[in-house]
Amino acid sequence: MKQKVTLKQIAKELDVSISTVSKALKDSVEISLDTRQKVKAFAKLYNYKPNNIALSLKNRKTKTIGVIIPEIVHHFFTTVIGGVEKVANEKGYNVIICSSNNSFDKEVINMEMLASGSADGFILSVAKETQQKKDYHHIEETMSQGMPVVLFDRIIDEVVCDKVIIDDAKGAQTATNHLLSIGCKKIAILTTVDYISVGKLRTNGYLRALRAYDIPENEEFILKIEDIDNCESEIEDFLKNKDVDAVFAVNELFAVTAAKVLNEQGKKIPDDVAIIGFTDGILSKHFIPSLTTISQHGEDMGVRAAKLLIDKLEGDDALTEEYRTVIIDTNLIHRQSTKKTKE
Amino acid sequence: MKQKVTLKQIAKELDVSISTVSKALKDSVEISLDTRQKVKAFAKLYNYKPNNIALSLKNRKTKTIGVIIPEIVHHFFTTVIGGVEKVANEKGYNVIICSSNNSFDKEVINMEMLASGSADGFILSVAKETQQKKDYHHIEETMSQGMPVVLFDRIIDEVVCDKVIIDDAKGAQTATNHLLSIGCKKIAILTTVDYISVGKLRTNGYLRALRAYDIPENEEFILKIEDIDNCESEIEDFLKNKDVDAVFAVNELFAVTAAKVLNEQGKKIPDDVAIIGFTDGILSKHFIPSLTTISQHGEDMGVRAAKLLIDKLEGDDALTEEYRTVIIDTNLIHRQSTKKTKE
DNA sequence: TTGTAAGCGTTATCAA
DNA sequence: TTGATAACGCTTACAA
Repeated sequence: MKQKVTLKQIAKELDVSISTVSKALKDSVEISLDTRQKVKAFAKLYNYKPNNIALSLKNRKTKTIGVIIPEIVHHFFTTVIGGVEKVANEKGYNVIICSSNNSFDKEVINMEMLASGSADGFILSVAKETQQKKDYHHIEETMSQGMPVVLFDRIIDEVVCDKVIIDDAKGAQTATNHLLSIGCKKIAILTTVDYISVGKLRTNGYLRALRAYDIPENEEFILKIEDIDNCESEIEDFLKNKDVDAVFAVNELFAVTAAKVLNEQGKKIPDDVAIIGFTDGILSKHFIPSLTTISQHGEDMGVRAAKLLIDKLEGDDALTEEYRTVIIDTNLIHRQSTKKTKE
Repeated sequence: MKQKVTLKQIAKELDVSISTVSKALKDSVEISLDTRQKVKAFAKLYNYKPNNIALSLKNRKTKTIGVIIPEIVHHFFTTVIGGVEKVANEKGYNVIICSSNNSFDKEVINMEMLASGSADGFILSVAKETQQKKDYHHIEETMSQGMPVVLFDRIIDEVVCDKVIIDDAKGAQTATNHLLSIGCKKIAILTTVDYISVGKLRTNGYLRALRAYDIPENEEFILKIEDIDNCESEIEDFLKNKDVDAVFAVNELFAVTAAKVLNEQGKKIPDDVAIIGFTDGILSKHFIPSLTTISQHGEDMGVRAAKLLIDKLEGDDALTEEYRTVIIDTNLIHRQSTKKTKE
């Protein structure tokens, strides 16, 4: 089992100095053509690759971006990562992905680990628990140590940094408006508990849309779900014997589960009940009937977040104190679950 | 904007030597209790964290595992990552995830990048293009440089290393047998082109099951799909006017697409046509009807792969030349798409 | 044209 | 009990 070859070894073999080898490999004119060629041939033969760790230490930058997301098994976040990787690769950056699993502790650990040498900056969507605890010291600390942070999707208002978000309230309003425009009047919302920022904003958008249509807010039509992964029984109870003609769900899972529950209750979608979701993932697309949804453009978010971060990383220090918030447009994707055939 | 604090700075502030600080922070008995406390208090105050990069350089290991997968937007792979992370975190390893996007070049680039200092070993599922090209030099090279590699799912027989796979053929056989056992006779298979190892194996399992039931192989019932993401029209054409009573699909997307197409053709699932898929992802679970499927236990695969790798990483060199292949059990998850109600 | 030496942040060995 | 020094692999002034 060979070891990785270093400059030192090449230098010894060729009986020159380390710096000669280093310069030769960089095609420095300081070194004679002859030596250069000799060194390069040798390096190639032994498959020399500069050691990134040593370079990072020397340059005091790692050329890698740390991405921390609440859940890796989640289509939306993976599309964001796709966008980040695209930009990062173009600009010669590496991407390290860690998931917090929605745990505050794991988020802190991951961040500190990457912050202590592995990443130059962060792209982060905070864990559910972090939003609940309102403890952001790890983020503040990271920034105060000179590492820029870009927050996306699940952001924190109190933290001053670059941000990439969608207008959640507006998206929800668009969704609700669409339901209203096709004649729905009894519109239920399946949303999350309020401490999840995006859930709350979407709830607000829904309410705003109703108000604009002079429809009174009805507590009975609002279900705030805490445990996202076990939402079925809650949704079932909520929807049981409820006279609704539309459901707006703030994520795919709620939307699909609602469809399933309504199905079992003998309701037809979209004729009896129209459904509209949030996040354009594979579930919405492949479900029968396919689900109308608000697209969040995850990849775009990733692209913008990466650009913001790299700008900070490579920008003049002068610009450093300027923080931007990029708002990505959402749009309605019309599918079968809101196509009324009768009426 | 503060900079990260180093031993050197602490040493200067406290007017002691760097090595004293280093030892004090490690609670070395060499250092007086007094100094130890003073140093530790100061380090805490300034939030000192040892620089991982420097440690990596010194120890010549990074304590991180590189994971390279064909696609990050893919539920199965993310579950595997979940398993890897679990073990890695327990054992004090960091996980870096890169996606090859099914591109050979990107796989090579990612691997070389991580290999040159960022990771101690690899967990890898090869890109489609790599399987097609049969060029494995990057993997061989990485191993010859002393970095262990564990291949999973899409493995390469020719490469000698640790592997974690499922018995794809057996899983497919189980699936097909199940269809046969509920009375299906005209079973179509939606599979991938042969150069994708898992696709081929699953096709073989399907054929083997048919043979055991003395059902002749029928070319007409086999569809080999090249472009996985645009399978709909192909599946539609294939299924059009075809008299089948069951479909076995080698992945979720094919299964769901088949269901959709059959639906549009007025066929009822499972009564007219039963469907069984492969990979227990969210699509199968939430589809209506829910899809019977072969579970690949992605998380388990990740767990085993990580264990194999860490064993190699931490094992005695004596064990180094021993390679293991772990076969993860698959099992059939019964759902609605194969529950015949009439007959 | 080539080589020496310092430095990136740490730890370990040895000397004081 | 503390400190100087070398080393990990690399780059880069500066000296030869």
